[in-house]
Amino acid sequence: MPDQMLDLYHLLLAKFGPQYWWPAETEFEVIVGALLTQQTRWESVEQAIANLKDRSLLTPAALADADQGTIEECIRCTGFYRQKAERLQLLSQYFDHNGITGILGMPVAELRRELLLLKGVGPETADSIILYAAHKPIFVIDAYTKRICECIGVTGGYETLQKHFEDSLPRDTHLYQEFHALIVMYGKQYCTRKRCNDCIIARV
DNA sequence: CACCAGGTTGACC
DNA sequence: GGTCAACATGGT
Repeated sequence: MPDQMLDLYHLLLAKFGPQYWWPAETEFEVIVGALLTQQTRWESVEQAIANLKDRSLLTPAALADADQGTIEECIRCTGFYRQKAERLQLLSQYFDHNGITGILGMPVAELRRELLLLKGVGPETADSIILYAAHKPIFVIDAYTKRICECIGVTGGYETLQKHFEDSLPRDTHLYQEFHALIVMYGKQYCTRKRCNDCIIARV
């Protein structure tokens, strides 16, 4: 199957339509959302983001100086709220001190290394920030992507799967953004840990 | 009531 | 290198 991944993309696009990810008003909002959405429903993240906006805390400078307890209150609904509050503040201090534009403007490889040094930023969060805040082409691998890859016989760790997608697709930021969004939409509906309903993937 | 969500970390093989 | 509990709230 030469164009297996591209076929899958078109299948999902036909089924769900364009997703226009990531839903956010600013690049920093993308970054905050990427941290908060770890192991959490997006609806909870939206609530937390709204709470932060209500208190005018959704900027690197404001969050960097905010009271830890206040941050915890705002993001409690996203779970793991104590460690997320601490990590959110550390991340905000990093972006505040170094300048968000300058950081996001770094070359991809360097940017990824920098992001991975931050506490609470692993491969998926770093790549989400690069793809949706820095608008640079890197493929995000999440839990749904791993499950779907198993369905079509593609196995391996994070970087292996990432390379598989990137080697199979045109290096296009918009394509990567939409494909990952479509995978999440599909996964939410059809693929949880224990069930894989009406799998349209296996036929690709 | 049990299971799950757009992961990451540190400990331990 | 890989695996695993801990982290914690809210929805189904």
